[in-house]
Amino acid sequence: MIQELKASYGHIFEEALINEIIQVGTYKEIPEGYKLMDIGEYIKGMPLLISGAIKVLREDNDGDELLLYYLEQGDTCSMTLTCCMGDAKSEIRAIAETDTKLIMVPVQKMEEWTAKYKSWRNFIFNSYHNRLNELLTTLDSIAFDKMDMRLIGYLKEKARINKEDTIQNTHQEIAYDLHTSRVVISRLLKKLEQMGKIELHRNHIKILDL
Amino acid sequence: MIQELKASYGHIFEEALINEIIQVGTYKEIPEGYKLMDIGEYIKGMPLLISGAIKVLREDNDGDELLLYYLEQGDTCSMTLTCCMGDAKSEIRAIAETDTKLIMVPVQKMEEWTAKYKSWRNFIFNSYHNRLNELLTTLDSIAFDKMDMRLIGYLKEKARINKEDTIQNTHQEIAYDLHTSRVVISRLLKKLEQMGKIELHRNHIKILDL
DNA sequence: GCTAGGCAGTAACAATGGTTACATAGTATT
DNA sequence: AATACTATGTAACCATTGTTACTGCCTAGC
Repeated sequence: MIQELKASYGHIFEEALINEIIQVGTYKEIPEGYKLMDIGEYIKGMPLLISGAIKVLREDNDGDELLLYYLEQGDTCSMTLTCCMGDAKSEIRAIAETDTKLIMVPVQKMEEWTAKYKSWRNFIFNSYHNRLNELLTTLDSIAFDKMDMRLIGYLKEKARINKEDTIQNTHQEIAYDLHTSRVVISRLLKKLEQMGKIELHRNHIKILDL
Repeated sequence: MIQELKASYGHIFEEALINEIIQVGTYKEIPEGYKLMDIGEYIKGMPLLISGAIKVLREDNDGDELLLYYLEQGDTCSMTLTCCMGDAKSEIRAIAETDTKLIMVPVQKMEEWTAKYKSWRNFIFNSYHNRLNELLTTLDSIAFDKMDMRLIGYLKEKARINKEDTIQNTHQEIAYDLHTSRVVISRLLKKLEQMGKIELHRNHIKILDL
C-alpha cells in the first residue's frame, strides 16, 4: 500500500499527509463489476484511486441508467467530498469498470486535512474542478450531439479507459450506458462497420479507425 | 454593504470572516442583462450573491446556448472556486437574470480563508455540492425528459426565480435557453394553453396551473 | 448432436423534434 | 394612417430516435 500510495500521490501530497493517510486509510482491491456506491446510500469514506477505473452512473425514474464519467488513477469521488458536512446521500452509482486498487479514507479526516494541508486543499479543489468539467463535457454531448457522435465518443473513451482497442460489451450494455435502446445501437454500429471504422463480433467490438 | 452582507451571510460566516470580507470585498449592483462572465475569460473574483439572480449558460460549437441553472442569494459561482489554483478559464457564461446585488471577493483570499475559517470551508464545500447537484438535475431533464416536460420545468423555475407568475420572454428567448427552435416552443406552449395551464400573450406568458 | 437462451441483424412503423415557409397580428416609427 | 419590424400561429415536411416484431446465429449445458 505504501509504495503504491507514494507512486500515485507522492508527487502531490506532502510527506506528513502521506503518513496520515497510511495510518487511517485502508487499502482495497476491488474486482471488476463491484458496486462501490449506490444512489441513496450514505457515504462512508472517500476513495483515492491507485489503479483501475470506476464508472459513475446516474439513474432515471424508470431505473434506466446513464453513464456520467469514469474515475481513474489520481481521482477521487467528488460526491463524497461533501459528506462531512451533513448526512448527504449519494446522487450517483459507482461501479468498478476494471479491477481497481484504491485507498479508503474515513470522511472525518477530510475537514481536518483541509485546514491542515495545502496539498490536500489543492487536491480537493482540483477534484471538484475536474468533476465539474467532466460533467459539463458529458452534458454537452447529451445536449448537443446526436446519437452517432455520442456512440463514437463512448467507444473511444471506453477503449482509452480499458487500454484496449476492443470493447468487451454487448450492444445492450452500450445502450444502457447511453440511455437508449439496443436496436438503435445495433443500427449505428452497423453503419460504423460499413464505414470501415470498427469490426463487429459477438460480445466485442474491434476499433479500427474512429 | 455591511448590513446587506450580514443579512445574507451573517448566520453562516463567523464575525472575523465577515470583517475580512468587508475589508477586501467590493459591493456591486448589476443591472438585468449584464454579462458577468463569458466562456474563455479568466476569472477575477468570486461573487457572493446578496439579492437577485444570475443565469448560468453553456454554449455549443455553433454558438447556441443552453441554460444550466440560476444562482441566487447565498450562492457563489463554483466555477470561480478553482481559479486560485492556476489560470483556469471559465467554462460557462453568466448573465444577470434580474437586477442583482453582490460582493466581489478577490480570488487570492479564497485559499487563505479556506485554511483559516471553518465556516468558509463549509460554505465552499456546500457551494460545490449544490452546484454539482443542480448540474445533475439539469442533466437529468435533458437526458431523460421530453421537451414538453423540460418546458414546464423551465416555466416553473423561471417564475420562482423572478417571483412572478408571468414569464416576460418571447418564444424565441425560451427556445435559446432550452436549446431548441422557436417553432417547437410555440407548438408546445399552444398545447399548454389549450390544456388551460397557461395564457399566451405577446412578450409574456401567464402561468395558471402548471 | 440437440436444445435453450442470449446476442445481433433488420424491417416496418410511430413519435418526437427540427426546418422551412408563409400568414397574421400586434407595436413602434414616421 | 402608412410602413416596417417583431412576435406568434400553423402547416407541411424531414430526420432522428424509439418501439415492436421477427429472424438467424452462436454457444453453453445437456
